Formats: sequence, C-alpha cells, structure tokens
Amino acid sequence: MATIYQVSELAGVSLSTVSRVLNENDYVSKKTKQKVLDAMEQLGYKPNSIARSLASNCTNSVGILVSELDGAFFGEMMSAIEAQLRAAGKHVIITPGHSEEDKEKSGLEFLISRNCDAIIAHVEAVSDEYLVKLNKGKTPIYLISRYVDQMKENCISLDNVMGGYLATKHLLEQGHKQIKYIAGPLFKPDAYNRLEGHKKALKEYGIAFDEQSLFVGDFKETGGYKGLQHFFNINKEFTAVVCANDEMASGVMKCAREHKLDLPKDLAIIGFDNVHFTNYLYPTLTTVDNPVEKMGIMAANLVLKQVYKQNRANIEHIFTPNLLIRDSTTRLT
Amino acid sequence: MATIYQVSELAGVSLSTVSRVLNENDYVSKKTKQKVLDAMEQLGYKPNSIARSLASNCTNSVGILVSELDGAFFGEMMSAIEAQLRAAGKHVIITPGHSEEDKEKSGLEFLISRNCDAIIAHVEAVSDEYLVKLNKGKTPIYLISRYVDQMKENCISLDNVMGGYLATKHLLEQGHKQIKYIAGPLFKPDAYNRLEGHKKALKEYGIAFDEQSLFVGDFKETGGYKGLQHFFNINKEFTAVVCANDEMASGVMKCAREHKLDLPKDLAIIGFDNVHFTNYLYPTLTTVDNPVEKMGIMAANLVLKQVYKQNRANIEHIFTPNLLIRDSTTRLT
DNA sequence: TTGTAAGCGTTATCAA
DNA sequence: TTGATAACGCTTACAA
Repeated sequence: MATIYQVSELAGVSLSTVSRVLNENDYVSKKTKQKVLDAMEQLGYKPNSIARSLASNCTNSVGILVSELDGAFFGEMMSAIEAQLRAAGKHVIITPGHSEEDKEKSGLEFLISRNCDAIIAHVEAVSDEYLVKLNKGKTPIYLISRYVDQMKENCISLDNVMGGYLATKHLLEQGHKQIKYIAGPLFKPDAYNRLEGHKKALKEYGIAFDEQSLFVGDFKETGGYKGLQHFFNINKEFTAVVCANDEMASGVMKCAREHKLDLPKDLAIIGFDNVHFTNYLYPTLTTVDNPVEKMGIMAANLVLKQVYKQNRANIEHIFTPNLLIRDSTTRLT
Repeated sequence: MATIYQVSELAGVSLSTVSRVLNENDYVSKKTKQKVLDAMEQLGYKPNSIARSLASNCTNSVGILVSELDGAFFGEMMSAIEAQLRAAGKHVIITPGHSEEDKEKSGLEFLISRNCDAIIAHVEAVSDEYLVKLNKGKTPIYLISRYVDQMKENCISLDNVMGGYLATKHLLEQGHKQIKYIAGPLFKPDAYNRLEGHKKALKEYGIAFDEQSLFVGDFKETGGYKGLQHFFNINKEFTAVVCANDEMASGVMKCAREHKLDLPKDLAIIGFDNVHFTNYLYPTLTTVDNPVEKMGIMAANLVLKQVYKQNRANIEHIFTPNLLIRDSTTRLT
C-alpha cells in the first residue's frame, strides 16, 4: 500500500502538501495539486483511514444503538440513518441494546470505546440521569424516539401521547365503547406515553379507564396473542382492541382467528408504527403512522450539523404521528 | 484521557510493560502487573482503539454487507452475525448493497477503505470473478448464502436447489398438478437455484415445466401480488403457487383475498425462508426453513477462526433447508 | 522479566 | 503557497 510519503516523493513535494490536497482545504496551487493527484493516481494511493483518525481525532464513525437488529421498526430506522450518514462519508457501527439496562449500558460503552464521534441511540431501559451524565463525556449522545428534557437539543422524538390519543379516538368515533388496550412494557417511554394518549381520549369521551381493560405486553406478536387470550379469559365484552404496536396487533389477529372471530366485524383492531408488513396482514391494519424514516434522517442530520459542522437547516425535534385508516377497524352499526 | 504513557509513569515501569499487561500476553511478573493495573484503575485509563489499530494493523472490525438493512431475512442475519462477533470483542460495520452491482461494489470498497479486517457479504449482483479477485486483496471476503467454487473455503451457503425441490415436492405429494411459480430475480443465485429445485421436483413427477407458469418477481410483497395478478390474467387453471420467498407469499395471499379466494382451500401457497412473521399470516404459511441464524453464526465463526486465529471447530460450509408444514397448504381431495 | 526506540500513516503547528 | 517537524497513542523488535 502506497503511503502519503511515497506520493510526496513521486510528486516532488512535501508530506504536508500531499496532506493538503487530500483534505481539499488550504491553499495549494493548481499546478502542485495536479502533480500530487497524478502521483496518487499512478501509485494507486488510498488514504489510511485509521491513521487519519488517530492524527485528526475524528473517526468519521457514528455509533447506533437500537433495541434489536431484526424487527421491522428498527430495520427502517437503521436503514434511514445509515443511508443519510453514508452519503456524507460516515460509517455506522450498530449494536443492539435488547431493551435491558445492562445491555444498553454495555452497548453504549462499547461504542464509546470504539471512538465513535457521536452516538445515536434508541434506548428504553436506561434512566434519563444516566443519559444526561453520559452525554457530558467525550462522545455526544443523540436520542431518537425519546425525549429527555435536560438534553432536548439532542433529541428527536415522536409525540406518542398524540399517537395513542388518535388511535383510541378513532375507535370511539366509530362507536366503540368497550375498548381493550394492549400496552408495551410500561418502563419504556414510548409504551407509557401511548397509553397516556389512550386514557386522554377515553376521558374526553367520558369513559372511565379500567385496569381490567389493560394488558401489558412485550411489543412482540406473542404479547398481542397473550393479551387477547387474557381478555377472553376474563370474559368481558369488548368490541375493539388498541395495540401499542403493530407486531402485537398481528398477534391479536392470529388469536382472534383461532377463536373464529370474523375480522373486522367481530373485533376492531388498531396498531401503532405502520411498519411495512401491516399492509399485508388480513384485514389490512389500521394503525398510527410513526415517521421513523424521517426521524432517522433527522437524527443523522442533527449529528452532521452539530458534530461534523455541516450545513443542515430546519432540524425538527418533535414529530407528530397521524392515523392511517385501513380495513381492521370498521364503524359499529 | 489518560494514555499508556501516564500509566507507565505512575506505575514506574516502561511503556512496553504497560502494553504487555494490556495485551495479556507475554511474561510480566505478577507484582509488576498489579502495579500497572492499579495505575490504570487510578487514572481511569481506557485504551485508545484507534491507536492500537494503527500500530497493530488490526481494527477488530468486520464489514457486513447485506442487501437491505430492513427486511426480516437480513435482520435475522445481521443479528446473528453481530452477536457472535461482538461476544469476541469485534464490532461490525454494516452497509447495504441493494442488490445492485454498482452499489454492492461501492459498499464493498467502502468497507475496505474503512480497514475492516474481513468482510462478510451477502451479495447478489456482482460476479463470481469480481469476488474472487477482490478476495485476493488485503481484505479477505467471506460469502454468506452464496457459493463460489474458487473460494469455497470462504463460503457459507444454503442448498437452495434442495429447498426449491422440497417445496414443490410437498405440493405434488398433496395432489397438486397445476402449480405456478413466482421466482425472485433470476440473476440472484438464490432465486435461480430455488427455481432449479422446483423444476427438478416437477420432472421427478413427470410434469413438464411450462414458462407460462413462471413469474419473475422481486422478492418483495409487491412481486407476489403482481405475480398472482398475472396468473389470473392469463386465466389458466391452477391450485397452488410456490413463492421463492415469504414476502412474496404474503403478497400472494393479499391478492388472493382481494379476489375472494378462500385460503387455503382455493389456493395452496408455500413460501421460502421462514422469516419471523410467516407464523402470523393467515393462514399460517407453509415454508422452507432457511437456517439464516445458524449460517450467520457460522460465518462469524469462520472469520474468528481464519482471520483472528481463534479456536473454532466444526465449520460447516453448506446448510440444508427443511420443510415446515403449516396451514397454507392442504391436501387436495 | 523489563526497557529502549523505531515505527504505524496521517494531521497540525510553525516557519519560511 | 510550501516545507520541517512534532505530535496522535500504541505495538513490537531488539537489547539488556
């Protein structure tokens, strides 16, 4: 592998000059620049990114922590972030946190130990205090889909309360009164806030929230399946189920079918997130659109702007979800 | 940030000694070692991974190239690879190839420019020759879900012909005779070989393969949807559809339902891969299990063994798929 | 078992 | 506009 040194020899200039043309800044005469470029070409020179990182104290890498590497929601998130960053010449180091405090912490520490210039994290189990403190260290932390007041400038989040509200309100407008709710793990801010939105809508319609109508699931298909099973067991009447995400809604559908319910007539189901496959469920799932791609791009832009000092205008910190009405919810007649 | 130099001063030893305890090899007396450890502790010393990389010419990073960062299949693949590598202290740099030659090439080059110690790639569009040549460069290339004869020691692949064969044979055994096939893009080895397996099964049952019964899709839901639509249009009788992957099978289901077919009675559908959500489709999807997690772990082990010289026994290069019978296929009566 | 010193391939600070 | 030269923080012969 040719080094900058050999290029300088061949071009008949100094190391610094070669470095300058490499970095495209500074003042180099056109003539000199061309000589250097030619020499690079001739030697097939490729800069060594590690050496650059060491000398410049910038690795051009951004750590990404998501709960899971598989999973429709996180897939879309990673994809958006990676594309945006890659277009700017940065690379991502991705690691999962599995929604567990220990694992999230060790993931974060791992990324820091790898000298990432910044971290974009979707963390659910660590505390706000931990994040605020960590953010004061050498590696700035950006949060996606989470709002922490003391570091709000570093947050890109969704109005989950609004989302939960929209979902339940839709059902209420359709005439449903007996509505069950399958939540995600309530220590997760997303799950907690969506439930808050649900309660808000009920209140607005003068319906008391009933603990019996709540099941706390795991954000996976199995959680939805178990939830509906549970509601069947306690044997109360209900005509609709709100699920705190789409995966659980698909589990609810499966369970409903095993109980021979005719969907959506016998049971209205609504999800949250609008992940890709919801459109291929049967019936197609009414859900709350979570603009995760836009949020991912925005998080990347925020890093590009603040950490890499690139020009990025219009950083939006809080996104608003909206309702997507499909076939799984119908008006009660 | 404390450096090795400050540790050496505080411990009253030389740089090399500190480096030795850091690398846990070499001979260091217990006493000295403890002094160094104490000094590190006291200073809160964290090794700088970039500096280590530069000096040792080893970045402890493995590049991963997959077609898409979202997508159920690739999610499971990345997750398995990452977990296995991470447990060995390595990190992954992930980038997508989008099944396009240009993008796969630039992804690969990008990973190489990032000084990855090795690359694990799921590439579909680049040629064998390109891969063989690239593998002779400074960064060894490992292929997952692809077999290239001249570098078979670096390949972890699936017997796709067998998979395609099993799927169609199952349908034939159920009494189906008019079987349609929705393939993936045929330049992709996976897609091509699955179709070969299909043909093989037909032949075994004395049924001629008919080009009219083939539709080439895109491995996505839309491909399946369009495929079934196409078969309806040409208006031939058929009782079963084989899909070259699960996503397309879900598209077929959607289309079938829009045409008021009663599944699985009116149409048997079979998929391929056994991605997570197939179990939540309605009816649950009969499919060919693709042991993608095992393959991912194996690919990681192969890298750990060959590149990082760790002990890993029993590298299996070729995996065999097997059939998972669920509700979407039923015996014709 | 420990220390010395020469890299690793860049960037960055001065001077010229 | 260019060139010396000292970092960057660590590994690794080689010597002791």
